[in-house]
Parts: sequence; structure tokens; C-alpha cells
Amino acid sequence: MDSRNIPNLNEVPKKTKGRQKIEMKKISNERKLRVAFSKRRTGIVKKASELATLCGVDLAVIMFSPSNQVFSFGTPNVESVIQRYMAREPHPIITHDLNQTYCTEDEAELRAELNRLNEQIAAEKKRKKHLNQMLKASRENFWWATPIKKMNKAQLENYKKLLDEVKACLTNKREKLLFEKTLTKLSSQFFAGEGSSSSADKTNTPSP
Amino acid sequence: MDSRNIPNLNEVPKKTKGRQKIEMKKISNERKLRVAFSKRRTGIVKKASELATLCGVDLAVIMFSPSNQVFSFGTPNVESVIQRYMAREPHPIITHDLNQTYCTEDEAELRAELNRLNEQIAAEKKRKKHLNQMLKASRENFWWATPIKKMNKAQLENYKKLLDEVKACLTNKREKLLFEKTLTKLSSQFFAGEGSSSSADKTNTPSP
DNA sequence: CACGCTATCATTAGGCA
DNA sequence: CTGCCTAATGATAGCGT
Repeated sequence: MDSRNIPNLNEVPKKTKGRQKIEMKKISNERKLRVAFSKRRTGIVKKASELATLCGVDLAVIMFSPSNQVFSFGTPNVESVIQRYMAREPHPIITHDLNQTYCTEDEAELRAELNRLNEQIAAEKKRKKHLNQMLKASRENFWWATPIKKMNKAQLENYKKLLDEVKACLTNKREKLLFEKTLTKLSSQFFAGEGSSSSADKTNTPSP
Repeated sequence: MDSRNIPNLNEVPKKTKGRQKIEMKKISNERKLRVAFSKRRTGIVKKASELATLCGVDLAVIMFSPSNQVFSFGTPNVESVIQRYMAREPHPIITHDLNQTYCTEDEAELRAELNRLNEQIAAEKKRKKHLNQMLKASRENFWWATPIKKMNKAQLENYKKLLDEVKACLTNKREKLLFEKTLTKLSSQFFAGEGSSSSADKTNTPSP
């Protein structure tokens, strides 16, 4: 048996998920509209942030959500940009140097800090993603790369350690549950093959 | 024989053009900075326009160029959004209906027209790109889909007509030059095949 | 409502004109 | 500065969790 020892692998599960072209008119579905607004709002803020950083310019973005909530983003801040915008309008006279020397240092420092924060967040997200991938990979490896029934005690203990390490990485309750589930599955399979001499294995399936 | 009936093809002329990763810090090169600002400013306005259209929301974008010039975009207009933004701030009381019924019809009409124009432009761009692809495809087909040596006079004349048509589509001088080059190659190959068919293979390899 | 995933589509950096 | 082109990176729709 062991139809699983060769990773087929994932047998090209599904190809019907990707995005489709969007038609440029108001989204009719209320749910989709809200999701699209959230995602695109984030995207625009990101673009604006990048433009401000790359080109060292001031800008502001103000958006009202479908539920009339306000979202804004500005460098150095929204109000400052609005004032500059209101000031220059019908009178291109007002090009005082005051606007250009406006708290330059503090502004640069703040924006730098903001960028640092953004990078930190991005890095943490990336790390989390990486951990998830590692977890997924290790979980899948149990099923096709390892003849579980033939493992000896030492190997089992190594697995236990590995499992503990993986579990230590988990933060979400959802992930922990999923992990427990996987362990249960593993244990049952092990018992079926070894019989009953593996009470040590029970220690791998801690109580929820 | 005929090592050319498989498209080798065009000897992979150049692959050193694409973009590279950008590092998120202020661009040092002044020229690149200005180009990047122009491109990204356009991109942000487009994104904002899409968001306004897709989600039917009001928003405003204000940007100051590196040379302190102001660029703005707003639906229904920048001032209205600014007023709404200023109004709601520390006093969430001011939610008059006046702001929401502000020239609603005219605004929708204008935005619709703008979208129509955008779609027209996009369609034309797409058409042009499609033509170029057709041209490219037809040009490449000469090298792998056709047993040139076995063509009779009539087929050759058809090819000549087709070539003329293709050439008529060309606009850039660069493309025309490339086209002529291709024709030259083709001709030499043809002549070699007609004169002494055994030396036909040799004509494939020389091209330094 | 937010996040992860993935197959697509969209944007854009670098070169030219 | 604007536009075109290509290749590579980036954004995101549709889904599930």
C-alpha cells in the first residue's frame, strides 16, 4: 500500500482561483464593494507613502468609505498639505520660503520613523508567513517522506522535539487547533501500525 | 537536416531591459526622481479614480512635485472633500445632508464621461499593442512554420504581398530596420536553398 | 472584518525617441 | 515632460479560514 509515499504532489489541485479583469463601474455586490474598498484603500495609501518616500515630496490623501467613514494619509500631515493647497490657489504669488523650510528636520525624522515602523511591520508579516510555510511543509512531510511505522524510539523523540518547536512558533488559537488535529491524525496512524507499545506517543498529543 | 525548423530563435537578442527592485529610500538621481514622480503620480491618480468609480466614494489626492508644483485630484472635487474632512474632525456633529446632495447629478455625469474617455484610450492602446503582437508573430512564423525551400513561385509572391502589408503597419524606424534585416536574412537563405540545396544548412549558422 | 493564499492582471523601472 | 516598449515586480479578486 502506501500510495502516499510518492508526493504526486498535490496533484495540481485547482486552477480556478486567480483574479479576473475588473470592469470599471460601481461594484453592485455590497460585500465585494467593501472588501475592494478596504484593499484598494490600503494600496493607495501604500503607493502614496512610497511616492512620498522615494521623491521626498509632501502629499495628502483623503477618502470617505462607503459607510461615510473618513480615512486619510499625509506627509508631513494632512492639515499641512491642505493649508498649502488652499494657500497657493488663485494667487500663485504665495511662494514664500516659509513653506519650504517648514519644520524640515522634524518632518524628515518623523517620516523616517514611520518608514521604519512600516518596514518592521512588513518584516514581521514576512516572518509570520515564513513560519506558516515551514509549518505547512513540515506537516506535509509527515505524510509522504517518512515511514512512520518504522520509526524507532529515538526518531520519535526527535519528532516530539520538532513538534514542540513548531508549536512554540504558533501564536493563533486557530493554528494551534489545526496543529493538534494533525497530531491526532498522526498518532492514530502510528497506533494502527505499532500496536500498543507506544504509550510514549501519547505524550505528543497534549490536551487542548 | 534543417536545424532551423525549430525556432532557435532570433538568438535571444537582449534580456537586459526590465525593471529592477526599488529600494524604499529617496531617489538620489535628480532625473530619475522626476521621472519616477511623474509616473507614480499618474498611477496614484488612476488608482484613486478607480476607487472612486468602483466604490462610488468621494476622495481627494493632493501632491506637491519636487519642484513644488501642485497636483490634485478629487471627486466630486478637491475643495468639497477638504471641507468634509475639516468639518467632521473634532466635532462629529456636522453631518449635514448638504454635503451629500452636492451637485450629485452633474458629478456623476462628468465622472462617467471621464471613464468613457479613459476606456477609449485604453481600447486604442490595446488595439495598437495587438497589432504589434500580430506583426511580431507573423515575423517569427517565417522561421519555424514554413519550409521555405519547398515554396513555389506563387507562394513566394504571396509572401511578398504579406511582407508588404506587414511593412505598411510599421511606424518606428527601428522596427523597419529590424524588418529589413529579417528580410535580408530570409532572402539569403532562400537563394542558398534554390542554388544548391545541400549547402542550405550552412546558411543557418552564420550570423555574427 | 481581517488575513493568507494563488493565479492572474496591473504597474512601473530602465531605455529610447 | 510625455509616450512607447519590454521584462520584472507589485497589486488584487476570489476564495477559504
